[in-house]
Amino acid sequence: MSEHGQILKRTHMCGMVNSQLEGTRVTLTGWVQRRRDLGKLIFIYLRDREGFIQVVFDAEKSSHILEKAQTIRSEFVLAVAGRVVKRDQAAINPKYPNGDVEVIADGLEILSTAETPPIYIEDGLDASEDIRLKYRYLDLRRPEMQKNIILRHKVSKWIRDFLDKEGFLEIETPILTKSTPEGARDYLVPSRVHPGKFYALPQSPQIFKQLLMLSGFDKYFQIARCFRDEDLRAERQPEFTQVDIEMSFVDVEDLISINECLIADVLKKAIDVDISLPLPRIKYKESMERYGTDKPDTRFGMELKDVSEIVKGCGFRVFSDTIKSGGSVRAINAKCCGEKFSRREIDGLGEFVKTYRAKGLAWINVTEEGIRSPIAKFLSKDIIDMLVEGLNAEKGDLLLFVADRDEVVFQSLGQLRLELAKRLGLLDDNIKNLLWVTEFPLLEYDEEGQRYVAKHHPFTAPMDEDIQLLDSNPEQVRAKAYDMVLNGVEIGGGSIRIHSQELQETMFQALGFTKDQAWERFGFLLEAFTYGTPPHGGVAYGLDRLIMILVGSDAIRDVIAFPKVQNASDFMTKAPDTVDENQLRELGIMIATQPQDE
RNA sequence: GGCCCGGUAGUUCAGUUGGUUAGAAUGCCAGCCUGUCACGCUGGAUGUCGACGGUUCGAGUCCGUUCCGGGUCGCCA
Repeated sequence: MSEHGQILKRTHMCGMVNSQLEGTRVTLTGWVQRRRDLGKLIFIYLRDREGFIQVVFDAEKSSHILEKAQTIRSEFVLAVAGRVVKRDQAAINPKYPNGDVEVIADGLEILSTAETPPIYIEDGLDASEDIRLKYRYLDLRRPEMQKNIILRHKVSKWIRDFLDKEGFLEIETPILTKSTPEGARDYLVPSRVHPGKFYALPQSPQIFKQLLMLSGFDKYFQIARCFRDEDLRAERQPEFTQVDIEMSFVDVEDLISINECLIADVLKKAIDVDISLPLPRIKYKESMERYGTDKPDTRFGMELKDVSEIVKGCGFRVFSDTIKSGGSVRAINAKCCGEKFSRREIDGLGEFVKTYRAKGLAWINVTEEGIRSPIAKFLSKDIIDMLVEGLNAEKGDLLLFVADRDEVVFQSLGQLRLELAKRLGLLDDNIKNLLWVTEFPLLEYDEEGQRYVAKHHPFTAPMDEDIQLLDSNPEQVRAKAYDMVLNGVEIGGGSIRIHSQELQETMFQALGFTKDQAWERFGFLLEAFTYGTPPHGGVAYGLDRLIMILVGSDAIRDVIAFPKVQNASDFMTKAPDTVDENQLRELGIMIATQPQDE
């Protein structure tokens, strides 16, 4: 710990030292990955964000610093001066790209000592999540985390480069904004100047980017932080980053074409995958029927089949009654699972679908000896034959059925399909299936609120031919909305927006707002529409999710430097936390309930 | 708000039917060692078994409550 500042100045990054620098004098700085002390010979792997290099302290060539070198421990921060030499053939370490060279040290500064770290600073770590998050700054030293964060930087830059070249402008929008009751819960920020009033953190810059179109900024983008006060998931954080794009004078085709170029460009640069354009498209309705989801993973088959027609008159009441009451019976053919899965495992699949509100899972095992199934006794031979034929079942296959409301059937079978693929090892990470899902429904019915809500958001334009249905059959109206899906993960979504005041008012009406309510909440937008609004539309990508897939992770935490834990708090800083009473008084806020942890 | 999994040495874990002084690996500390690279050899130290309460002669183990982390359903326009 030098009191007079660092004397040795860095000339090279550790990971950049290679055989081309042979004979060069270098000064390196970094953290000690590992020390191997052979007495009069000490080896150290020095690490920085570019990689590793072996440094050698030798009793002959480094005698004046050998004693100091003996005090070095893991994670000490060093500055080392020395000469790059080629290693003897026998001493080459093939595990490192620069394992054929090393640095013979003749100068050493210990810039910082270090306690023994609570986690190993190395890849393939299986430390518990909580210790990693508590010592996030150490976890981030690990090369694979550094790689993720560095790739994130690069992807952001490539996106900026691409959009800049296409004439887009990056414009910032407010973080302190107005709460909008539609959609997710807002994070609220109290106002000192206006006691009792609150800002909201944006769930997305949606309205502002539409206003920017009105202002004539035509092609806009922003890499924008967004906030939603909802419960977390592996792929969901309360604050996340959105690549937000909006364009004027465009239709769906224009948007789709520029956006698929953008993402193909990123995939090529990031992971060297060639995406052939144009991307495949699938209509929402077809996606639901074939995959049970609006974000289909098309890397494998096992598609859903509607067998309602076959079983509607059958003796199995669960099937026939469900169809009578408006539901459906659908099935997937789990190839070879009949012979692979034990009875216990099949029962486990039944428990699995119950988490998605299905009441149960009926199954038919097509074996060498014939049909084995708990429901066989309710079904005639004809019906079983039709099911076997309709589902292209062969010996060894397992047919799995769910009967329920469509919504439940789709979700449970769609998730079951993914679960089976996981268990069967059908999810090949080397394949990148990118596609568009189009023609989303504009509205969906919210049972709890007893009204229609926007499936995308309330500014999404309906398809022209469906506008007339908005009053009579709102549920059938399709939207000019489209999602981009990568290997079953929704990485982005967009739409053409409504740009006329009349249509926007009609939309608010369909959502159950009175005219007054609509004007009260969105008056500034409705008024803006009267001053000359270009037709416009745009997209937003979940940057975190995109990076997550690019680095092959299944947790968004791995690509965010300082993520929140499951209860939305920061494990390291302990945010959110109580605040000083004076602060509350100034804000005119009284806490009704005592914090539980104080 | 519901459900599932986990919490034992710095770390990753084992711990049988409830039974004496809670173990292993690794890390750490000390000594020896000039070509190691998961260095090796010898020796050593290290525990609020998440917390609280209960059952019991006796609890890491059983029961209850609770805290923390992860996953998930609901939720997430």
